[in-house]
Amino acid sequence: MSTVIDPISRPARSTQLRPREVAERIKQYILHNRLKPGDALPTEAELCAAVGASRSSVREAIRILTALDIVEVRHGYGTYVGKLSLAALVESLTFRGLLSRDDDFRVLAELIEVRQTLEQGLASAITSALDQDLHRELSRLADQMDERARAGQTFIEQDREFHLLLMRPLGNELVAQLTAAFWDVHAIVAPALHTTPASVRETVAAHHAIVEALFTRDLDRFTEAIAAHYAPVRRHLKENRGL
Amino acid sequence: MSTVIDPISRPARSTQLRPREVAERIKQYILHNRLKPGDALPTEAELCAAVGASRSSVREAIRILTALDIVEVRHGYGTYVGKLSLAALVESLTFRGLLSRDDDFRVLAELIEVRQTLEQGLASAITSALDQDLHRELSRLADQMDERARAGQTFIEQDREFHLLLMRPLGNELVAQLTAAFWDVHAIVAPALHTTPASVRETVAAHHAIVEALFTRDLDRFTEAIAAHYAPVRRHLKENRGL
DNA sequence: CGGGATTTGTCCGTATGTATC
DNA sequence: TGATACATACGGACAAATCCC
Repeated sequence: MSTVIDPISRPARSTQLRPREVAERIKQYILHNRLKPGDALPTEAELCAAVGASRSSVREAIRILTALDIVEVRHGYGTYVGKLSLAALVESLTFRGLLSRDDDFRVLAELIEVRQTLEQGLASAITSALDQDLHRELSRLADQMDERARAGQTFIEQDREFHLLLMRPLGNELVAQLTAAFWDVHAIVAPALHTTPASVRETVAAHHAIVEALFTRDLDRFTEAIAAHYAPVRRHLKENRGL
Repeated sequence: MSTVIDPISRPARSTQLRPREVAERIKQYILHNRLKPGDALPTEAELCAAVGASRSSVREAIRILTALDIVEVRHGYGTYVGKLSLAALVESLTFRGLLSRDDDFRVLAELIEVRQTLEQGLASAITSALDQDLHRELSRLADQMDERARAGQTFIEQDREFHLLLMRPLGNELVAQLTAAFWDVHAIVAPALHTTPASVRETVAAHHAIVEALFTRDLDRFTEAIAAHYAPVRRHLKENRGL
């Protein structure tokens, strides 16, 4: 390894606590050495020596960084640079959503507005970058949802895939990951919020409408279809407002 | 405390590691007892006894939860429920941005698209909910930026406040926090990306244009002004594309 | 297939710093 | 100021997992 973490540069006191200090050093180490996800990091013992801290502190620092998916630990093997996903966002938002769930689903209502805004706001970019294969795939997913709904089954996997594919043509990794993160939070906080037969039919129809609007490249209809897609959940939220 | 964390319910081994297990227990404890930010949690010793784990494991679990701002620790006093902010999103996104900075600022470019989409997509909701006080405040901030720019000073505080106030009338806490988080990431990853005199003038003018569009409630002009606001950074990113 | 080496996981005991009363 | 309760940090010991020969 080229760059070394200089041991105990600071003289004595610091406002920062020890593990956070170490975590910062490790992040700097990754940046300075231009490591990428999957690359190996020094062992715990090496980190202790390099940074001049005990193993406990180093381990707590590693825990912080694993929570952020900045590092990844394989038991008995080594520590590596993490996937840099938005797992932390999912966990923290999910927790907030679960905490507010007993009250009024406030977080969920706000989440829906964000999801809808993103999908509607990116409509023109999506339609202009959409290719035929992708459109066929979306159509196929909508059909699958239809079939499963008629058979009384859920279709969460298809729904997740649908909304992810919708964003794919943008080539924007951040948008894709935010979409996935928000979807996951939604699914955990409201696992079965819109399961009345009428709502399910409405949701399925909305997915079909989205596909249709994409095919004709009709932005207004697309926007309407997205709004219709979230309408059932919005209605349910309003009804449970004064619980 | 009403609900107790049952000690070692699982019989033997688990695929889950100890600290993550403990972290999950602590989250469940908060949820079951309906604690809110600022409420006190059991001491480390009590948690150890309750969950049947050593201090090390409990401490590492607490570290994970502090990284997510789910718990907060006051040295020498106690541990409490955290503010449930999006600090984790800021830290993880910032790190991704810094890692990709040397290459092509990919993350920053994607971030700009998200910020612009949110602000433009929420335009109609913003204008319809905007009151006169807020409009005055936005106007004042734009003027301040103008003055500071003419004096050769930076205006990052004013810029941050401006974009936060823009979202305030929505009353959507999640949107507000996402806006703040994305702004912070942007500021850290691109601390001085658009500092040429011409770009600064352009940015200031865009803020004025946003205020103007809000005053006349002209959605098209608002959308244009937002696009103009991010234009300098986009241009700079394109120029540095093939570094 | 087995065994040894390496690395992370967990625990304990102790000393220290810090905030509250 | 002192006493108390608490989190912080360290070092050592042993267990568990993984890899390689």
